Amino acid sequence: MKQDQALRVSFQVMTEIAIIGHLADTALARTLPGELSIAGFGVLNHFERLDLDGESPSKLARAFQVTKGAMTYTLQQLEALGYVRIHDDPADARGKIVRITVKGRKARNAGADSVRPGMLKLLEALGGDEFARVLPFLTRLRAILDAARD
Amino acid sequence: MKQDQALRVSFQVMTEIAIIGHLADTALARTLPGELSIAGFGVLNHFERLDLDGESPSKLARAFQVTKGAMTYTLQQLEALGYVRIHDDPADARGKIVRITVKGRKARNAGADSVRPGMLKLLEALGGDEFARVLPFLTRLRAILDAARD
DNA sequence: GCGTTATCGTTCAATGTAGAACCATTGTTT
DNA sequence: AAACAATGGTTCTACATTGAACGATAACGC
Repeated sequence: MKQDQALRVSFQVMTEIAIIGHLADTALARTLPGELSIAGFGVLNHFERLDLDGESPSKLARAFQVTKGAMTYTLQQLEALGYVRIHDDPADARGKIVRITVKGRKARNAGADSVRPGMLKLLEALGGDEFARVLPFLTRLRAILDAARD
Repeated sequence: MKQDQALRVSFQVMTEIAIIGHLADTALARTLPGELSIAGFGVLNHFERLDLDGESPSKLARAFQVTKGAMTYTLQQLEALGYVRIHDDPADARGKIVRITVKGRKARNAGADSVRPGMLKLLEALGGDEFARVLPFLTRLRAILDAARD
């Protein structure tokens, strides 16, 4: 039957994605310089990629699909390491504003450099075109899951 | 520069995959019937998919890219729920053999059924062809990461 | 055969996350 | 403006996973 086949394929796609995510995570954890966690690297990277000066913890939590509690934990680590500073939001007494520091920028660059060789190996093995070809699908898939998550 | 662009794209692909994996995980955790964990469902599914009668814990750990300790934990849960039974390996006094039970098969079917509606929604939104189109790439990517993980 | 090295499974401490409860503040309704 | 709902951030508990150490057994080299 046609639908059964489609279900199997899509299920397998999700399974592969889960495994790849897992493998990439542990590979990333190994290459990242010691004190920088994956979640922490993600946050620092977020600032750099979007060229942000400040962002609230709750927006960060939403951006990374993580609970507020988890983001509090990550930010506390980052602040203890001196990679971000956390100020009160003058416009909203409930809120905070997270800012990346110079040291944080350096750490994120070191992290990005540590990832580069592995990425190049992947590119060499699979070809850059292949990555470009699947990216739109993945983006759409993420958007749908994101929206479906109530 | 060309290589820079390729690096950005591939990095983004890995990022999307990580996020999708995360979203799929939490969605799966919510739909699965209460006492069945994601890891547990994965193990039960493994038996069904490959039509295995028995498998050693260490092979399961490798198949799921998980430490032996994590697999011990998962299997203890599954055994406590009566979904698998764990015997000594007669051919190797160090080893154990894990077997799925009838109850375990039922649980895995219930789990599969609970996932189905969500999968159908994805299929409807993206089209089955799209999934089929990206699967080979994902399979290769997984194989490479797998091999690279020394 | 014996010593060394590898493998199997378990245990333990540490880590990172989810989920729920909570307090303070803001926004909305009436 | 008073009541109620929603939001921002923290804390706490529970849980799944890693990494390392361990004891038992097996495999290998000589």
